[in-house]
Amino acid sequence: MGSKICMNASCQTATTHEWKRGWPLRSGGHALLCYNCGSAYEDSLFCDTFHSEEPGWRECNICSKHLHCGCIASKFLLELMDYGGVGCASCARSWRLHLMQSDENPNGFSFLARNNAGDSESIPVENTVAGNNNNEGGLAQLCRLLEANEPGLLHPPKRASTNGGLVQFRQEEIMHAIGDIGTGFSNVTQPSIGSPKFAKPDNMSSLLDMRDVHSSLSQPSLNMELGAPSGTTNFVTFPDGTVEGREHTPSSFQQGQRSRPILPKPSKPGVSTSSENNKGAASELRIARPPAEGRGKNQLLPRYWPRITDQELQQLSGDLNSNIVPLFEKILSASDAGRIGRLVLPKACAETYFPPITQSEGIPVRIQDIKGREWTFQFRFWPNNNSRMYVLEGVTPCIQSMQLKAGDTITFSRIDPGGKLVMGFRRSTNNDEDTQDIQASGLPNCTASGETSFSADGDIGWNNSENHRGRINGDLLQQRTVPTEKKRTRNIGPKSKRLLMHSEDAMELRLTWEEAQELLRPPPSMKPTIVTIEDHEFEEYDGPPVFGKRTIFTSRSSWGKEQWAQCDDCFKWRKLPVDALLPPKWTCSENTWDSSRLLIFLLCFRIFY
DNA sequence: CTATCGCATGGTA
DNA sequence: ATACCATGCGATA
Repeated sequence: MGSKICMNASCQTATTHEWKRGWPLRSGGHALLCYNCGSAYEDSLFCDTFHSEEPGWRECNICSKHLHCGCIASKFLLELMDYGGVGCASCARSWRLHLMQSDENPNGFSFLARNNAGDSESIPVENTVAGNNNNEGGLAQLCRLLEANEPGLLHPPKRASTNGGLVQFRQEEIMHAIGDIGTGFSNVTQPSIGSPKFAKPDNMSSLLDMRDVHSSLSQPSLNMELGAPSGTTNFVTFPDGTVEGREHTPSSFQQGQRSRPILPKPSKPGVSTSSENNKGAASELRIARPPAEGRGKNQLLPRYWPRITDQELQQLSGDLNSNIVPLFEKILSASDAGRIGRLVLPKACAETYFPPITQSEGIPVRIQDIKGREWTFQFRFWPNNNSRMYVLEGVTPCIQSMQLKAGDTITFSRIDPGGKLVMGFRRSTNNDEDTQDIQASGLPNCTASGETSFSADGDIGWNNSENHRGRINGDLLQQRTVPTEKKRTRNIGPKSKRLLMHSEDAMELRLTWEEAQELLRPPPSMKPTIVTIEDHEFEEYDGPPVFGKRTIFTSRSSWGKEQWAQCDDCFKWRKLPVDALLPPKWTCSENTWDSSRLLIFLLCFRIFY
């Protein structure tokens, strides 16, 4: 380095009477700052000083202090909160302390363990929870939140579009991918897009979708969700204060430019549609999170991880003045929702969150629903293949009360302190014709989708049976909730269930992870620092990647590897150097590399197809 | 005959 | 292969 320059990009002065040390650099050493900037950094004023005009400000979830996310300068000032959002360092610390204190009884919730094991009939007890003076409003809130957590349902037409939407990644895959990152960046693979098929115009529809999300995707707030911002080590901090995920190096997120999958690799992003305003939108991402006690020996399958959104959880915890610990959830099977009244509990969940039982007949447990009613179920098991199969018996009244059907999701959470178990639910997003038929016939005055409908006072969809002032009689309710087994089986039968889930996924997905990866570009006008890790050179940027234009790569023996991009003006395909990086909008007039071989690819494409 | 109980079976990950 | 779990099915009330 020749002459010294202040590394505050908005300063860059070369003259100062004293140089100061700034943030640690991944390449070693510390940022060099002029006296003023360095002093600001020391006083933790650096964000205001360095980034006051930049986007990416978020509020601390607790004290609402503004925090600038996604920049290296601010990384030590904020932490990702347990269930999303960010908190300033001091708030996050006290939050963790609070959680550790409230998590001393990690497994306990209030069980009824009387000797009435024979009573497997569910008896709703209205607001009889001892010590549960949690306000009704809070429970209604829980009700509302748990019910509401398919935001797309509220705006069905928007599901097809990505306007204002955010990419929704599946946390379990993110978590897996963190492992990838943590293992020496072994996940650096080139998307194999060698087939001209990929360039079929039909396949470009996803690109259209993608264009719509460029703006939101390139916001730092999103980056907070995709991967921890630079330097954050607690990607997922659990209520017990432990940290899940690997040490997240300051640049692991930023190293990937071009099309390298450097982000955690959620392969099935969907689109959240409720983010009318982008502020706070990140916390609305429905992300499955491994519950704190669901790890280790009884590792829960990701499919059972609770998917309550950050926003819901934060709001809920605040409103209840309690710590809501989402435990697990399950998509109701036909037999779960059927008339038999037995809800099969995933073994790991049962053994982790329910009291240990030695006798097959089990014990009665009390679980509060989101209306505050308390139900008693028989928690028991059947011997099965040298193992156990856990069930909750007597759930029919509860299932009917909530008008749940196969495919809906039932959620189990715990209220701390107190350990009270609470059930919530989420309606299926899948409304195939059969289902709609059932709902329509069963609830003639329900909306066609039968989904959540909010009223101003917070009533929610599943209270419709009451809101409809008795227009739904028992028979109708029965039709709605317990259609004939045959029909139910046909809707979501054993053969078609996974297919159903796939189609559900398909509804949510608007672009694949690989597609998103291809669009990542280094931040413009930002020079990388070259870092060598295990003999691999990585480019490190101090800013998050942005989304650039999608290109495709071809590999032909005679030509070598090539990159092609479609002009946004004439829509013709242009050949580019392999390492060329394009902005989101690009026209061939900017093609300074090769203007002589236009349309070759397109011709080949037409010949082949 | 029907509903329920308890276990067995087989598909899936 | 193995574990899990959705559901089938015979026994029983």
